Amino acid sequence: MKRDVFQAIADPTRRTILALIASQAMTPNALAEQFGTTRQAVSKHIKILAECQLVKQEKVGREIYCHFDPTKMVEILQWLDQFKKHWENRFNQLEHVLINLNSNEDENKNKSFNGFLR
Amino acid sequence: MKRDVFQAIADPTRRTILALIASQAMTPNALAEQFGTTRQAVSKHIKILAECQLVKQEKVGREIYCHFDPTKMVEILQWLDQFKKHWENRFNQLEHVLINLNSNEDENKNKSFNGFLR
DNA sequence: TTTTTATGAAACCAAATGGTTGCGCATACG
DNA sequence: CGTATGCGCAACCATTTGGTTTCATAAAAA
Repeated sequence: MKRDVFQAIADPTRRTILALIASQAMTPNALAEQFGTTRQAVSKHIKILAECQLVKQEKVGREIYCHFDPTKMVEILQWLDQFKKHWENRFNQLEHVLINLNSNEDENKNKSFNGFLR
Repeated sequence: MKRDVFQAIADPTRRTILALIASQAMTPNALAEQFGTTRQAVSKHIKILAECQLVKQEKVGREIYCHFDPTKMVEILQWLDQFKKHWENRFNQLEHVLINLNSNEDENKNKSFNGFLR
């Protein structure tokens, strides 16, 4: 029953849920409509995400709004930090990958991405 | 059998394996000695990590050295990037607190934290 | 050559996982 | 009030997962 944030984001559905509520808080029913599954299935994912503190639940009347909680995401960044030296060592080789990843996106995003790796 | 990098890092043993080989290439036997499990169990983890291209295998004689391959880790950074605005929002709040409460404390710690989130 | 040593692969097993179904409990609405 | 809606929970089920055991192969060592 002990789950961590890495297990929480391992499931593609849960990653999509996080992406959806990161832009706007949503109810379980609204989330279920986004997927081809039932509300109960989504409810179980939300329970896991809430256990891992990636989701806050706010009750409004009989609806429960799921908000994204970014706090625990920092653990992933901290874990990735130990591999930073590899990115630095291979930065010249990786640079083209980063350019490809960000070529269609705005300059701010590209800038932040560089900031990540350096 | 389609696994992605998020499933690959979901297992704590695999994360430890990655951390170990990130500092130095190791053989499966050497890795197995680090854990309280058998070589075959580690071998299956390495197979998964190799499938997800997080590990390169280099055969030297009868030994197989496992090298860390940072390329696919970028996918995680790319995915995390969509939540960046939440960290910035949170950091602005955090920064406010730090400035008010910890203005006389270690500057380096604050600085490294800045580097992380920006 | 014969015998270790290092390893991957296949078969098997218990536990965990993701999903469905049915239920019960609040809250809104008529 | 009674009914409909939104939700969580528990039971159940099929599949996946992590681990062990066994076997086969290749390379070093005797």
